[in-house]
Amino acid sequence: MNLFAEMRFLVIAALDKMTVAGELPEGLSFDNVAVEPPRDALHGDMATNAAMVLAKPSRHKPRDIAEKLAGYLMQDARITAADVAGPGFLNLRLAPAVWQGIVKKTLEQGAAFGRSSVGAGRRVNVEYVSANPTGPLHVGHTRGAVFGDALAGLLDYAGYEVTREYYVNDGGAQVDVLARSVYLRYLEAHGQDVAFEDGTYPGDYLIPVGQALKDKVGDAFVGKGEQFWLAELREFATEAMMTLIRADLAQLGIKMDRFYSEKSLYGTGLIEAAIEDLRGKGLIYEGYLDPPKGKKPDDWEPREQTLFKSTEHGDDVDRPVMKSDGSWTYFAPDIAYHYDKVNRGYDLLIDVFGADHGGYVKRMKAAVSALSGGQVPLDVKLTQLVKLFKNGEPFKMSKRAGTFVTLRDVVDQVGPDVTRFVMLTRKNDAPLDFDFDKVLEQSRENPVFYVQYAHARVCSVLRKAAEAKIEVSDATLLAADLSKLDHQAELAVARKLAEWPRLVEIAARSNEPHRIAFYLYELAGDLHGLWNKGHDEPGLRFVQEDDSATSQAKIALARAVAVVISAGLGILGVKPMDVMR
RNA sequence: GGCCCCGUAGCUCAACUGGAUAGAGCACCUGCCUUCUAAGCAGGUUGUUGCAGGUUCGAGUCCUGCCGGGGUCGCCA
Repeated sequence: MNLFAEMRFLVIAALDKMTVAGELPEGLSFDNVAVEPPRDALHGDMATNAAMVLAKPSRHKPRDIAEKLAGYLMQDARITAADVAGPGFLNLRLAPAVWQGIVKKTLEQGAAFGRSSVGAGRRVNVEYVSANPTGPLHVGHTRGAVFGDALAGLLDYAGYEVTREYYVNDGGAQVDVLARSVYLRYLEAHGQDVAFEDGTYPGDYLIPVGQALKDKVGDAFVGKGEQFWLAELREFATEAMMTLIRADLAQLGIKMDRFYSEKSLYGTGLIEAAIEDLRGKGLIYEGYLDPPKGKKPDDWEPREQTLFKSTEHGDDVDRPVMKSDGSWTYFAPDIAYHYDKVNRGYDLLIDVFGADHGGYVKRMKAAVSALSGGQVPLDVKLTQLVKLFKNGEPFKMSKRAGTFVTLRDVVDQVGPDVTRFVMLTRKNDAPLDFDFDKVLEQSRENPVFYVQYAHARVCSVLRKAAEAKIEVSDATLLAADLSKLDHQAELAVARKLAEWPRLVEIAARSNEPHRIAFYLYELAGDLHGLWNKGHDEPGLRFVQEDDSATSQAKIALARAVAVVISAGLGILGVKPMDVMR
């Protein structure tokens, strides 16, 4: 349990005593009572809104409640001050021993300090990337990949049982286009001149695939019509593309638990079963859709389709699941896929989409709501555009022209760790500028460097201490006399550490891994700040020559910071550095 | 036109899901940096949170309506 939750229990216990003593009426709900870090550290270490929340239902003045509450709380040895402030906040100050205890706890628990039980072993499925298997991953996919992976890591850290999943769109018409594109490269490998028309993919990445096909089948398909090769090439080409994509993901350090094939849904009855499930709930009907308002396509003509009554579950219009020729729309296998996820017993589903799929969110939520009878929530996270820069010149992405910037381009230049961290320095739904030069800069402005440097700096301290013949093994630090950590600047760092478990819970509840990155940046700043204070105040330096006991206490604090940075980076899939290059 | 996201300091962005006087970095100003832990440090300036209402003890945060930017809109996924 994190320190804030512990203190909340203390506050609730005090409120219970007040109720028994008749100072509060019976039967009040304390649900809205919170204990939080104050916005301004000058106010205290923690603040509770108890008095303000309870003022109205208890018909007492907030300040009166706060005064009485303060009296009870002061009976606890951990609390050294409880002051009423503002409209009725109760500001608490905690004894140094509490913060010293946090340092010890961090060292005891290591990477597990901050692990949470908010997930309570519930099963969550995180679907991300899910790029069409028609080419290598580009920068946009990279952000979704990093975000999804960090989110999965975060939820795992917060106590969920996580499945990482990739939905492979290998069943639709775009696979035909891919197959034809490979065929052209195949002809090219046989020395023919080809032209990429009808939207076929001109990207270079298909050249080796065409060559591989030639190596495999020789000239068997040359001069033959589609009916002879299309089916085989669909298989051959998607397999080649998925091999490419898996390699791209591996380069970023992303391991999926499962690749779920859209094609595998066909012919198994699963799509039919999913639609029948909806039909049984009265949500499937034959009907006509109105044309979109404001934007009237020239070729609009009313036609009867099989529709899903998604409006019953929060969508704006009903959605077609079957084309007029009797085949499924893309939506139908998606419904079936989510039907399968629901049936696999997940307690929570998360889909990570690019922002251009925003229009798809409501219908997907409607489908899951209908299929699960409202029992399984679906949270859809959209990742916004990445704008690339280098030397002030924006990069252009054009998949059609085959000149898009790929994941590989990015990772080759800056490495997986920098790629991942930078992609998480913005909220998922905010656009992100990615500058190839700036992300490698070694300065305070670059959060990646700043956080990595903090970790490396602690490692450097440990090395320096060893040179000074000070024992700094984990066991020794754990046994250090932490009461020597009594300077306000040192306790401030310990306070920051105390926020870590709480922050993990907040980030996990909101499915926002970027909060981890921001926290690490702040924690790194606190460590650098303490280091810099040592410049003017030698007594604050971590290594105190001729006083190994004091050194060990201070180094224990530094080590604790490194432990949390390491754990946080671990969630984000970034390796901490022991030395800066 | 409908729907979704965004709008916070000159710039790039936070803000613990409704808490106190809205915070960081950059830029700018002042001082420091031959030695000590300097891929710099300390301090200072910076706001009608797009606009107008509403709910609340309390709103950047929730609701309504506008303004501006982006995305998206029936047999492509």
